[in-house]
Amino acid sequence: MHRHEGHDACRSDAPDMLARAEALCRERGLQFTPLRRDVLEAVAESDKAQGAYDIAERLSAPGKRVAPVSVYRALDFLMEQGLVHRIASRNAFIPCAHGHAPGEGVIFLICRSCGAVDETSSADVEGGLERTLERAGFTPTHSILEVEGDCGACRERERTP
Amino acid sequence: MHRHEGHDACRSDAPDMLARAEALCRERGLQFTPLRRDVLEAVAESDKAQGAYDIAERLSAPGKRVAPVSVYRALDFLMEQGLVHRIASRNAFIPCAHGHAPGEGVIFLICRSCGAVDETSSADVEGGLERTLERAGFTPTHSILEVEGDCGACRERERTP
DNA sequence: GCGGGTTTGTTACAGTGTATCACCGCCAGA
DNA sequence: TCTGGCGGTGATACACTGTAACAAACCCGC
Repeated sequence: MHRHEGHDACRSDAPDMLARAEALCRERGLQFTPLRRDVLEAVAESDKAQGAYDIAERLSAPGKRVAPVSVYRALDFLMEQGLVHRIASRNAFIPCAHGHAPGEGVIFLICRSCGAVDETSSADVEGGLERTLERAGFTPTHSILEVEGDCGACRERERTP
Repeated sequence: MHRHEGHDACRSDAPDMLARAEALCRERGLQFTPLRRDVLEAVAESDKAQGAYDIAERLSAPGKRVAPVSVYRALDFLMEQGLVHRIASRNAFIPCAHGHAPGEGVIFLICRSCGAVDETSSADVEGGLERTLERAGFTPTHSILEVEGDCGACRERERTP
């Protein structure tokens, strides 16, 4: 359930994502406009979480400025469609690695040294959380679980500098 | 493990918190200054999460303005001491309901209708998360788990309007 | 072509957080 | 006692994040 199965599958995920997004939008009768495409591509180009203003800047060219507000709108759309996630602890965005079951719990693993964000899930955690919420009499609508730490690659790198 | 055991114990928690905080600072050889006291009190006065600017405004009086930057510094201090939590999904702060074991996982239950934030924990969830991270080769330093939804009191209230 | 929805551009602004420097109070050490 | 350092605070400025409001462009069916 990780993004890095083939190792460095990340970068080559991008074209895949675009195709997937286009198919999904057609299927749902929604518009996959050039702006939305560009924003998704920008997000998908890195496995680091990127701020909306970073994306705006990256998409801007001399003579063709993309305003942050446009990026936000595109991001809102992409999040609604489940193509992009927001990392609340960073105010930043990452591509969604794979289609989730709607409402499925996702766990974000944020590396504090390389900044990469991996995405995983666990029926175990989810079940435990469900029971805990039940016990507390709390009806959830949305939950976020973000873990900061050191990813395997970075720990490796530190051991052999 | 809830804040609302006695029901409405919240408000009367505040003086308790201040005493606890003062003792804790003395114990650690740190200064529990008037500003820090005021900020903690302001946070503890409500079980809703409050923004730093709200707190600054509340502490300000005609002739005696408290700048947000001062509030942020006090909040940083209080968070380091484990007296206050930050709710990432809201950019807001709540008092810590009880001393946690350092590093113990905390779950925030955020009611979308009344805005109250309850705090709980679960060995179940924590164990599951630990195993998941282990499997992913990820070494955690800090994790946040925030759930938005409807608290029991609000669901009750809706049923009998 | 017309009317109505959606998307985008533009401007302005609100909210959140940090950098920097100056000042104050306290305390250890010469 | 003086002095130098250190932590805390005040104040200003600024960077970053996000939203409101309105106009223009676009698309699509009628």
